[in-house]
Amino acid sequence: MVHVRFAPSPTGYLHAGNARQAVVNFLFARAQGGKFLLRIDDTDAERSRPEYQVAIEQDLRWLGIGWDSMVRQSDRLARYAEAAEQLKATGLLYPCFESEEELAAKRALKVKRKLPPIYDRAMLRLTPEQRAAAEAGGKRPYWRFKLSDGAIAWGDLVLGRREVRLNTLSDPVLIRADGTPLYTFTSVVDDLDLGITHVIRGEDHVTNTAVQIDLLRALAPRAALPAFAHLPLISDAAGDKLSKRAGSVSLRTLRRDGIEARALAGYLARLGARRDPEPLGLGELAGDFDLGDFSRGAPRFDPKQLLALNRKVLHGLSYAEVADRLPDGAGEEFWLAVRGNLDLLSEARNWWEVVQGGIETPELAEARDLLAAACAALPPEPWDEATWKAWTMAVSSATGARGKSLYMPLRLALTGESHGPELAALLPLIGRERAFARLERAGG
RNA sequence: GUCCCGUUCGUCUAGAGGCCUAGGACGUCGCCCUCUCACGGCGAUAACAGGGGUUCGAAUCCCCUACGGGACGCCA
Repeated sequence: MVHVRFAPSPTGYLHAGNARQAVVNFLFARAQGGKFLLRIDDTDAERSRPEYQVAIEQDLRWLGIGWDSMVRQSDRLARYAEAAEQLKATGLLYPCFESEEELAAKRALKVKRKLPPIYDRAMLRLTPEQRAAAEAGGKRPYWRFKLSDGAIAWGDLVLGRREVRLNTLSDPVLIRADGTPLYTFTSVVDDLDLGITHVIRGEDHVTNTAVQIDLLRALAPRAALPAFAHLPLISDAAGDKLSKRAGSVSLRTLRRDGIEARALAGYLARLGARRDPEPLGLGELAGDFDLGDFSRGAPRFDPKQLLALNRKVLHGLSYAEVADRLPDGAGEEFWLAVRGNLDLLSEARNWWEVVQGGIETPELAEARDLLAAACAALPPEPWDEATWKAWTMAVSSATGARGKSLYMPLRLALTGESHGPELAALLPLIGRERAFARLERAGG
């Protein structure tokens, strides 16, 4: 069975780029009838924060994503230590003693000489005496994995066939000097233990994939390799890397700005893919989800297109779906009257103000006679959708006004706005008392 | 700096040698509907990065250049 995982590190809020990985993994699992695992990559104790983990879980739920199981890497430290011992026993994990400053200097030198800044494996050539000396000096080693010779190739489900020559890479550090394991290592151990069949992640991991395949073979020579799919990273409208401006596209910001979860999920599921965005929920999106639909170029996150989709989602939302997010007292009639005019749900609150609250009534001196006649012609309640037509006909025959010169002053006086939902629907919600007062005030 | 990948309308994309006078979606603009805006309907606008090849024929294949993305961490 298909098992995928989404592995955020709790070092910040989820942003559109992360969320896209989550959405894609989730849809793939759903489409394949598989399982979706949430893995919290919190091995970097310096930067990981419990509150971010909570926030990530909230944001995923908001998006409509649930997980079949969840693991936290900080709970699996013993298992990583065990796997590290296994590698040490085979000699593939070797201790290193350079300081971070030394390593940085070595890298800088290589770059200066126009060489790729690759680790020189100096510590692999350490004699036992030298090693003993280093340890005696109080230095605690960090540990590197000795990469194989040759190249690693795989058929990437998005990028196509990829090949990475291992001699172009540094032997990866798997264990820090403080003994804690690093991502490259924990990820492989977890994928192995948890039976991950498809690793779907960002393009920034392609070289990691070569390393991790090599590592995986060292750890479990007989285990089946997972399939890999790397999605190009999204950039923002200016072409900058999304994570650099995470604040502007964090899910929390988008949600606060009134973007519907369904719109965001739908947009992210189709961004950079051959299918057009549609106002569908994740369940429907999963129906024809295909990793092969994604292009190999990096797409841009376009807020304008997200907003257009948000509008479509809103237009199709039933009252039941939004009732708990509408202002107190706003009923189904109100929702049906205004939803077609909304870009963002937050705007509904403004219309509720217009309908039920106080508005600034403009002065319309030149329409004084019309407004006076309108006041006089206001029928007694109860009002319904037909009231508007009957009333405006009466005003028209009393004053001779027609078309725009009739309707626009009424719209302005009643709502304070020149644009908005149909007045036939709004008028009964405004009610006779408020309508009368507004018309009277606008007429001076 | 080195290595890998990419480049089609403003944006997301279709396109795997003749089906392309380059298709769709969103945006924009116009018309219709209409009290306004929106919705809806109809229509328009707009692109093969540049230069060389290969070929009867190239958006599609090859090379170079430019631009963009990614990688090169005791981050993930």
